[in-house]
Amino acid sequence: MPDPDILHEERLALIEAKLSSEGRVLAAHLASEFDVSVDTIRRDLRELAAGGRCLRVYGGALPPAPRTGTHQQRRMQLSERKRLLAQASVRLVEPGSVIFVDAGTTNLAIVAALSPESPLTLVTNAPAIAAFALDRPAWRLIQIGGVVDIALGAALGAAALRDLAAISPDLAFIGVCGFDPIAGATAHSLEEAEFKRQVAMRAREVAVAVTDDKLLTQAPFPIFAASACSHAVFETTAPRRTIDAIGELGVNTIIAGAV
Amino acid sequence: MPDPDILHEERLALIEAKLSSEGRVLAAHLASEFDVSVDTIRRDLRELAAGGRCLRVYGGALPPAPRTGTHQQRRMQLSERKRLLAQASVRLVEPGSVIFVDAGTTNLAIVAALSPESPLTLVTNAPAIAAFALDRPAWRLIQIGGVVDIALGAALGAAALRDLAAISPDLAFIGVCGFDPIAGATAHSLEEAEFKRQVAMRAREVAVAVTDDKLLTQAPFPIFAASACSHAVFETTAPRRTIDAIGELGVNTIIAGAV
DNA sequence: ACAGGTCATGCACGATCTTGCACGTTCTTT
DNA sequence: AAAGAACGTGCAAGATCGTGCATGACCTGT
Repeated sequence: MPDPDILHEERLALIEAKLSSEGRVLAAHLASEFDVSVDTIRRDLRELAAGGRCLRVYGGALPPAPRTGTHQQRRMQLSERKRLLAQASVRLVEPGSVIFVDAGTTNLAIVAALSPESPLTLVTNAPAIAAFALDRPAWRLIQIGGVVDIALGAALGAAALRDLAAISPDLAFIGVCGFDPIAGATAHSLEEAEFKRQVAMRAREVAVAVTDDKLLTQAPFPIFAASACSHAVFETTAPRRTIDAIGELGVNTIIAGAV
Repeated sequence: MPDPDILHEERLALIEAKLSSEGRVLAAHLASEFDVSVDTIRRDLRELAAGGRCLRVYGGALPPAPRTGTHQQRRMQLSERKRLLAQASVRLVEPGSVIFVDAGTTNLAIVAALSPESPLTLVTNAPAIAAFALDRPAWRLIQIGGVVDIALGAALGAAALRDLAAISPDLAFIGVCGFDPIAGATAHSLEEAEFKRQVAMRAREVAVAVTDDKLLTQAPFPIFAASACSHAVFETTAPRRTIDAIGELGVNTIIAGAV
């Protein structure tokens, strides 16, 4: 006979709350607390477990095991070096500005390093960047569509270029495959290079965050000259002469983690 | 015989107020309080539930479920029930076909349940869906761009509609906020409803996977009539009469997990 | 004033849900 | 290995549910 003082769903919600606050529940204790039989509680726990809302164990239940992201998300575990690059890069972002962020793990680190509460408009052609931003209610998000190059993790091609044509970001963080004072910024595919060139042309300022392995290397397709960058962020281990050479081109050079 | 002391709409308003202030109502208590039969109260609660103004449960009602938590938190609630819905849904997908997948945790479960090796073209306006597909090298991915509604997790508006105009998917999995045999599929915002309606019009077939909490409920904005669906997938606990009523509209009804 | 239609209500009824109990099975402790 | 505790399943009882029907009040048109 149903207990008129508490509804079935209320009891489930209270059990769930207790799991959150106390980290575990015991069936016998719950039966006593709710003044129902332990069989009723076992049904409740079974129902919660079936719904993925608890982990059923002998004698009671534990909170549900946290679900990890996709394999790619796990692969994207951000290294400390990229975090330092990111922290140096986000200082370039003005609150309320419109920023474009490219695909790539360094750029994902940049987005993660941005203040969640500070309002801004984020534009991206990278689904992983956009998916991350879904957890930032204070931001405005604009997704550039098109055919997605799955290896690259970004939408490219005619549709993407057309979407881009309506946007002039204040600042664009562009990922590069190679960055050299003479060869400039370079990419692995023609479409990738073309899209990024257009982003750079439309943005008021352009920033690149360059890991050591991309510095002084040259991929097959030119994006833009090094001097086309407003800012370039380097690791502390980058060659100082290279940084100076790029600085002499009029680029604002920043060393991540430098005091 | 109507009680002249209180009007029908007044009673509904008072019940709603009690839901707000007390967090729950019991049908038997309300019947006693308003001096009407419990059948009258059940009709009232049914009416409130149909309008999305309460959550009907055994013995009474709870306030309508608030849309709380970040997008990632809602994504993490990928329960066993949704997995069953997803497994039933993916059987509708032909290898090599072009499918559209909407935002939402049930739709994410559908994408996760698709065979990673079987080639297909995935079209979506949801960054989380697209980000997941980045782990599927055998697929072709087309991202629909536009301004992203962060709470919803999907790109909407004029740019999204324009991107959509160039695509006619073989099958579209559309998320609904409410699904009712009479009210049809409904959504929480005008732009969301408009976009989904366009998807449905352009797709050769339309499928909805409906969790119990969305069934027999009605959000404010109509998307399409229930009969406009080719397929509707339900949980095993969905009311059989409701499933039959939808089947009579010419919709192919599927019960997830049924043996 | 009267007839017809609409609406809300109460009732009957079959269906469904929740609970406690019994019982055999499984797990843990001694 | 044995005893005790916990478990899931099936069953019965009582409560709750939705649907269809009848009824009376109210409204509208003639």
